[in-house]
Amino acid sequence: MNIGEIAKRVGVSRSTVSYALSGKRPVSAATVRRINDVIAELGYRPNASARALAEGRTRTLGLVIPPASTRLTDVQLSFVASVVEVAAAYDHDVLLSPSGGDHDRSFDRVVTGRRVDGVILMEILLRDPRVDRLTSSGLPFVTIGHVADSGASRWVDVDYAGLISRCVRHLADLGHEHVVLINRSDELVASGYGPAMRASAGFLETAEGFGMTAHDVCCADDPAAGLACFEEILERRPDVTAAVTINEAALPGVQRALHRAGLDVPRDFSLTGVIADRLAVDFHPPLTAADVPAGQMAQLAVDLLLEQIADPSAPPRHALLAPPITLRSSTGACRRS
Amino acid sequence: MNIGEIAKRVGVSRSTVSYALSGKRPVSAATVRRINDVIAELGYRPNASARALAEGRTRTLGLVIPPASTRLTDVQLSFVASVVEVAAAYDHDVLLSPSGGDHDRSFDRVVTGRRVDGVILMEILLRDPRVDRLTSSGLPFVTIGHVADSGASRWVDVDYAGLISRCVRHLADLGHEHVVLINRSDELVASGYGPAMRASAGFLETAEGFGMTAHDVCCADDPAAGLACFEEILERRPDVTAAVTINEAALPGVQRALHRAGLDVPRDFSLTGVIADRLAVDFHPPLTAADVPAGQMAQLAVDLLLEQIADPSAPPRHALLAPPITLRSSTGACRRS
DNA sequence: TTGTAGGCGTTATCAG
DNA sequence: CTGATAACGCCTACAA
Repeated sequence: MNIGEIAKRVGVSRSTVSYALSGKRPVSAATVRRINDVIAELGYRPNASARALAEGRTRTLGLVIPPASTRLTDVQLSFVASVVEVAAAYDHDVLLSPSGGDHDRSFDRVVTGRRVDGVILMEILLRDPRVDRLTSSGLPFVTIGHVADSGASRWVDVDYAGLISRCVRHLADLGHEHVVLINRSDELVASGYGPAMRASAGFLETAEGFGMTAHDVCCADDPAAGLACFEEILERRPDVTAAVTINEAALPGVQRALHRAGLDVPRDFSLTGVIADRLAVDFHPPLTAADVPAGQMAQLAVDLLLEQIADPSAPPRHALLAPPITLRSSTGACRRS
Repeated sequence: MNIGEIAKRVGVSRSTVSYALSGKRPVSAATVRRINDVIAELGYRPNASARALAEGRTRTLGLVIPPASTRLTDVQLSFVASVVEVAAAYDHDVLLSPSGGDHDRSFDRVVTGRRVDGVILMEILLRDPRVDRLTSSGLPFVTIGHVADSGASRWVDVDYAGLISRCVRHLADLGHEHVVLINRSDELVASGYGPAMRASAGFLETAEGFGMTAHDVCCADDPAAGLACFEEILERRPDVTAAVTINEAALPGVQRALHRAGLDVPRDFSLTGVIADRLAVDFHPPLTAADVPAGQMAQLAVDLLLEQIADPSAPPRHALLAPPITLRSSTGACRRS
């Protein structure tokens, strides 16, 4: 079933059918109706590949996700779902590419096969080879997260440094003097993962500014690691009275460690950080924390990308989001001297 | 940069370049090398749309996911990640379509636009209009989950009825007489969601067979609902000494309710069901439960789909998985008469 | 308001 | 072993 078949049945030329469909030139109302009737009757739908070939665009966006072997976190998955949803609202489809490292068949296909009009990249490292490849490929792209040298690129990110800094200040105001940052995993830090690096920098800098004792510890993305990590902190740094974290997956373990140690939050220990609202409100007690607004970030990312696709010469834009730190019940005055 | 450009530079015809790339007919070693050199030099990659148009296939699979508004559960997201990964291993890409209900632009595009060679559908209802549409479209597809009348279709599913039945039997053996099933949400049950319906049927039937008192309660997919739901059970059905569940998202709330009520597991209360290993081992204490092997299911689904794409006339196959119920520490003898 | 014809980049069928 | 050339299905000047 193709456009020629429709044209033949209606008794017009293929271009008339095409124009009737696209509306790019006037077609008499009568013809349009007959065409629509036949289309409905035969159940015709234009062939996407042919259209893409002729138009030079696919109406498809690429989304590069971490490989499944690296268990996807909750936030990452929210991004995926939201990006797909937002794209759908603009009548665009999303092609997924699970690409971790450097050269990768899937990433290759997406980038060089003209299968997509643009790419969204997530989980950005401070120095990220994928960004370099995309840049030199000329394909429009935006990143969720941003590289260190991000001047000429499009991105949307959460201001981890700033938010963590504000968390530390909050703890300082409450009288805490010994604090710890529960960061993401060793591997992520070693690879230069943006949020981990920036959270760490903001944490250490601000804590130092307030004359606090600050420890920065890595923790794998799962409850068991959270438990182990927190118990080690309690044992080796007994002075610590408050923790800041960006590691959502570790939270259930932290919760258990707190409970095992008989520590009441916030009376004996304060806890805060950058944590998706959904998880923050389910914690016991609810966490004072800044949200990771995945939906909003996805919307912005798609907008920026479509904007660049529509006008590749448009100046690069970006958005550094600083969601409010919502005061809940997990931070309180320091009770120890 | 297209194949003609390469041909011109090398001084051969376009078909020779094409065949050198595909290997579908012999090309002299010397020309192959010259072609490869030029390709490497100019960074040529075939245009996917043109190839799809000429070949009549896209090397792309469609994956229909629930819309983001329905927060995706952990298991669903594992499926997505795994399907993408498996497809990538077969050099196929995955196009996502967030489609909830019936007629839906995105679903439409994927099904009728020849954008994909086949479709994987998840979150199947006992009677599912999407399955009907796909069936009549003639597009190859496989479902993760299966409709009530699934004779002629390809699917892979977990045997919820059988597994839940075995869980109940296990509880009966331990002397429990009053049991409850913590099912998925009201809405899901009302819409005829396969796992919820089959779990319920298997539960009630088996419990009745053992002469047990059985209650089947719905619970939304989040910790808060799990907490509320479980507290209501404790209050209104004080006889109940064991619960079976397929609702993973509610587990943290159940955990808290148990703790609040001062109930020790498994001494005072037993808990089991169909729960992804990852969550089962993190529960306190680790749960006696059957895994949901998302990775394996994804692998099977992709295999079945590619098989059908390769040979549309092949007889329908399916796989009903019954993973073992791993005995951990959450079930024990009933202490109450 | 409509028709004709060329092009998008590949693959594949004929010939040589 | 290699070259022409016709599809694949759609879009869009250019003409009428």
